[in-house]
Order: sequence, then C-alpha cells, then structure tokens
Amino acid sequence: MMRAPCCDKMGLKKGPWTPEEDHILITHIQRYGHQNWRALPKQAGLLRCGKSCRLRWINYLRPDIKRGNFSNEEEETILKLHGILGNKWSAIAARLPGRTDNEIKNFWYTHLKKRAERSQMHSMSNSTSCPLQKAQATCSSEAQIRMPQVAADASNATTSNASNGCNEIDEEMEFWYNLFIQTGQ
DNA sequence: AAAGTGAACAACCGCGTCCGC
DNA sequence: GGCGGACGCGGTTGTTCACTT
Repeated sequence: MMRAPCCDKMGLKKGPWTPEEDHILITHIQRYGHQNWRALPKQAGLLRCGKSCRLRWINYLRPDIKRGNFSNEEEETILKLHGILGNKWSAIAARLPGRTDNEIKNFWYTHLKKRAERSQMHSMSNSTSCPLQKAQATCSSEAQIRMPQVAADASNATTSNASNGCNEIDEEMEFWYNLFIQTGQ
C-alpha cells in the first residue's frame, strides 16, 4: 500500500518545538480536543504534521505528565515489567501514571539497560537465582512472543497457564502476572 | 580555555494494526 | 472481504549538555 507522506510534505516544519508552537497546540487541544490528529495542525494553524503534534502532546504537553527523575520505586517497576513484557513501552507506561512510553524507553536505554546487563552478567558469573534476573535472562525473549497471546487470553486465563515456557515463575513474577490479568492486559 | 567524548533527552521514521467505507 | 486512511508503537537518529583531558 502506498503510504501518504507525512512530515516530508513541502512547508511542514521539523525539529524542536518553540514555546509559541506549544502554546498554540495546548490552546487548540484544550478548546477542541484531538479527534483527528491529521487535521489538527491545519485547524490550529501549525506548520507541523499530525504525527509530530501527537507526539509533542503525548510526551510533553499533556497536563498529567510527570516530569523529573524516576524514583527508585519507578525504576524497579520498569525493570520488573520489562522482564515480563520486553520492549512493550506503551504497556509499561500504562502502569506508571504520568510517565510516557518515550520517556521510559529513553530511561531504559540510558540507565536501566546497562544496570540490567550488569546484574545479568553478575548473576551468570555467580549463578545466583534472583527472580528478576532469571526472568530477564531466560524469559524476556519468550515473554515478548507470548505476552500478546497472554494478554488476549487474560480474561479467561488462570495463573497456571504461566507455566508453559517459563516454568520457574516465582511469587514475585506471579504477582506481576496476576496484575496484568486483573487489569485486563 | 578549548577540544573531544559520552550521556541524556527530544524528535523523527517506518511499520503494523485498526476501522470505516 | 478488500482497500485505504489514520493512529499508535517501537526503533533509530539528531541535538544538547556535562564531563574529562
């Protein structure tokens, strides 16, 4: 299928947003909402593509965005969820109020990935059995494949079906797994 | 003080999925 | 059921800033 060009259209601006553009976007969305991202920039008088507007709003301009450093609790949550979900940033973000997928993704690649890799190396060399490390070492790739199915089956799933593949899910993993089932993911 | 380097963050791009026609 | 437009997601790139030499 031929895809319509987006930001490469003639005359559309790219790059960092100015405070004026932010103000226009916020004002327009507060007034009219964002039913149609593609039409929004034209209606608002912005020389941006709809995609760019959406990204800007979702990641930085939304009133419920929580800016600033991640707390230790948030870090741990991300690590645990990533162990279960893999790179499902939007799913992880859905469980961290005020955080966006882009922010979590950046934080992961700049902070947590190194930490996770280090601890994984450490666990491999020491043959420890930290639940999270074990989950990341043994289940993450599999979880990436299986989770969509798990999500689809969440409504009628029981915790027992977690045993296919990742057999050694312990209490902590089970807690997070149950959380997903309860939230319908 | 200047140049080099790496980390952190913001934004873009391409693809998959959803949904209306 | 197929097609096409729009949206959302994840990966990647670009830019800025801080630190080191």
